[in-house]
Parts: sequence; structure tokens; C-alpha cells
Amino acid sequence: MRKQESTNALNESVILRNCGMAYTLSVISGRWKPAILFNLMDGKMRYNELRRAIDGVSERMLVAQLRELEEAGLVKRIVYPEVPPRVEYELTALGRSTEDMLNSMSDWGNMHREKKRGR
Amino acid sequence: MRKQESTNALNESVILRNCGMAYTLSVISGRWKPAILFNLMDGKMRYNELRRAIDGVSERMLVAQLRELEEAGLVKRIVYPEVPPRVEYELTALGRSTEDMLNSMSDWGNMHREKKRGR
DNA sequence: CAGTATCCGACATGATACTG
DNA sequence: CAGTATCATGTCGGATACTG
Repeated sequence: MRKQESTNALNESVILRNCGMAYTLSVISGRWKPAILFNLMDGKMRYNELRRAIDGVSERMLVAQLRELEEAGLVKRIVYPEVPPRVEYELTALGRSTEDMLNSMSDWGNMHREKKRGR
Repeated sequence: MRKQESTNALNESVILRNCGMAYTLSVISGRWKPAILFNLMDGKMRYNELRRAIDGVSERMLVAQLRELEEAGLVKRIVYPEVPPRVEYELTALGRSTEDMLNSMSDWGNMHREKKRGR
């Protein structure tokens, strides 16, 4: 399984995988983004509803990360022209497509967190 | 699919998933860690071999991130008591267990990066 | 209700020079 | 070869106060 003659081919696949990884990390990393995505998996939520659901998030960061997720096309922001204002956030199809990946990440974390009692 | 009576149960699963995610991200996030892991998937490598394989990494960061991966138990550092010094890095079983997760992350990234031509 | 605006400190990373 | 040491910089996120 060590590298053979195909060093170049191997390097290229490593580079390709890194590009994908880098893009993925740029989209989902940020202290509160995973929490936002997990919460929205169950359906739309209003701004304050999210704020209450995500313990410890500040208004500043919640808005900032929602905007980044919107920019990346994972979240849709729906503004109802009412008084008092109402805004709902909802995953797009692209947002929902992260579910399997996010679950495999959280599963890995949960499985291996426990093996670290020895430290 | 909106939340029913089981708000608490839902919240708990969200929290659990977040813990796993947080742990996973703490282990793999860092500008060069995915690159290191992908490179080591094909077998052990020496320090300078890694350095050349990972374009743009500085000595400082390569060492720092290798040490963090070692701390987390994903990478084993093997020192040969020779002159000139020789050090090899190798994935542990735990390190290899990230492969599927990392691939699903890079796959998602590669698939959805292309859909963003519209920006 | 759903945000903005400002300020600030902590940390991640980079550049460069040096060493056993 | 495989690192350390030191300094510089930029981004992320927290705290707080204010607003349409």
C-alpha cells in the first residue's frame, strides 16, 4: 500500500481531495455553523427561536454566520413584511445535502471522544 | 417534520451531534491537517517528504500541526536514532479511521464547488 | 422582533533566522 | 535532516450598546 511508481497520480488525487476539503471547511467551519445547520434540519426556524436553541451564541455571531451560510447557498432567509418583523431561516436543497456528511462527522467525533479517557 | 411535542428530545440529539462535531472539528481543523492526513493515507512519510508534498506549508506550521495530530492520537511519530536524524510519520488506527469521513467531506466539497459558477 | 455598530482580545498562521 | 525561537499580522469571535 506504499506509494509505487504512480507518485504523480497520487499527488494529484491528494490535491483534489484537499480542494474539496478546503471548500467544505470554508462552508461549515465557524463556531456556530454546525449548530445552525443541525437545528434547521428539522424545519424552518425564526431568528429568536434559533437564538434560544443555540446556547451561548451572541446576536452578532448568529447573524454573521447565518449570512455566511446564506452566501454559500445553504440557508434561505425568508422575510415576512409584517409588524412586528418576522424572519424565518430554512435550509436549501444544498443545505440539506450536508446532512449525511455532518452526521458522519458527528458520529466519528462521538465514537472517538470516548476512547480518550486515557489522557 | 416540524417539531412536535418532542422538543426536548430533539434538542438533545442536536446537542449530542454538536458535541461530536465540535470534537471532530477540533481534531481535523487547522489549515494543514487535512493535507497531512491525506498524504499519510498512502503510508509513512518523513518530515521533509511531507514538507515537499504539502505545497506552501511553513516548517513552523507543519511541526505544530503534526504535534497536534499526535496529541489527538491520529499520527504516530517514529524517531530513528541515527545521524543524520530520520523521523517518520505514520497514521495510527484512529488516524486511518478518519478516511471515510474525510472522503465524504472532500466529495461534498468537490460536488458543490462546481455548482457555484453563478456567483 | 430582528437585527447594527464598535471596540477589543485571543488565537491561528506567516516570515525569517538559527541549531543539535 | 528535522526541527526551535522570535516577531509580525490578520481573522474570529466575545461584549456591549443602540435601532427600524
